[in-house]
Amino acid sequence: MDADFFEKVYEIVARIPAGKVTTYGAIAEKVGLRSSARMVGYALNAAMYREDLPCWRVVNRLGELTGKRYFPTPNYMRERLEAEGIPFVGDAVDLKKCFWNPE
DNA sequence: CGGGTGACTTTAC
DNA sequence: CGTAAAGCCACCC
Repeated sequence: MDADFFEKVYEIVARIPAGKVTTYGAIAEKVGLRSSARMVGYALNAAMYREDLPCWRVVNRLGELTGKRYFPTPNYMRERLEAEGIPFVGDAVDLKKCFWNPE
């Protein structure tokens, strides 16, 4: 287990099923940084440039697309989520219905 | 080792 | 509703 923190994040994000989303906090907890969800976003930013990771399926604890400003277009993230059937409530996803708990 | 940075979270005003 | 600040910790230089 010499996987870097980043790699752990990639692995989890890659496992998010279509039509579901997860949160920074949940991933942070899963990799052992329970209190540093920041690192998840930090890693995700790099992840986006590395692989075809579905980083748009990762949102903050309220379901808001906080990372949309790092995408080519502000709509990119939302379009991908809606295309997968994820319900939106205002500018956020409905976590009650599509939250995926990392295993 | 230390400083800068950050796609978070919570509390406070 | 908004902004500010602090806590948090890995990565890079």
